Amino acid sequence: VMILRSRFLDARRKRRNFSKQATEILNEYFYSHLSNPYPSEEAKEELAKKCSITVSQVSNWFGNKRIRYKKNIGKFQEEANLYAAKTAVTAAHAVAAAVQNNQTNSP
Amino acid sequence: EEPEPPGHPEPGARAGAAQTFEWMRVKRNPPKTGKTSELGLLGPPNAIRTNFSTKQLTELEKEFHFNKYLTRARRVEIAATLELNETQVKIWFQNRRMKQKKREKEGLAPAAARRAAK
DNA sequence: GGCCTATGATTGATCGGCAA
DNA sequence: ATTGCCGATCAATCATAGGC
Repeated sequence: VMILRSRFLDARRKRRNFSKQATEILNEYFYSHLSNPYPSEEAKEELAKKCSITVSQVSNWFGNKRIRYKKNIGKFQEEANLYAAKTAVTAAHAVAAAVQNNQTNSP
Repeated sequence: EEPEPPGHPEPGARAGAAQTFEWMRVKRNPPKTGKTSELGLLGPPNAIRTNFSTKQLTELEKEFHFNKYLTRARRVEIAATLELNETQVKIWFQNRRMKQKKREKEGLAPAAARRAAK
């Protein structure tokens, strides 16, 4: 049994969870793109840099997230609302800033 | 950077509740690798993920080091030896090449990461 | 320590696109 | 028209981390 499992040192064994902060960034992206949570290669690189993880890890994260999310949407409802509200506030600020900027320099 | 036309507000969707987008409905067709060799031709075609034995993986790995790409002849030979169909051998090599590429990439990333380390 | 859920990684196989 | 490869993804599973 052990022999079968000792598949030449599966990297899986020394797994470490991502930082709380990294998970925050990934979730923010995921829920703010819930209609199409498929980051481009460039977006993955950017996320990887912000999260201090590799692009492959970003891909793994999204792959797992998508599958697990659709497997049980209900279980993620709370989390979804949490991030939806968070991004909504961010968007509101952005709009407010835009309006402000618009009034300042009106052609 | 924000295509949202095909919005599908499910009939039962409520305010605050997330919609069910297309990607959530995607279903993959079951594997057809099972082959109908074992059973004459009745019963559900094996639609299960194959678990390669250590022996098979060892042989495939050995062959991969010899050649990253297979010729038709070699593929037939290996498939017969390992009791796998040609498609499985073909796919294994395809996945193995991708894995190799991924490792090379990850192997060089750290070097550049240190330089660009913030 | 045992047990259960959460989560990152691995991998056989599929999907769409492209080339020979 | 058929077939292989690539790149991305899926889906099931593995093995550990974390919580009780």
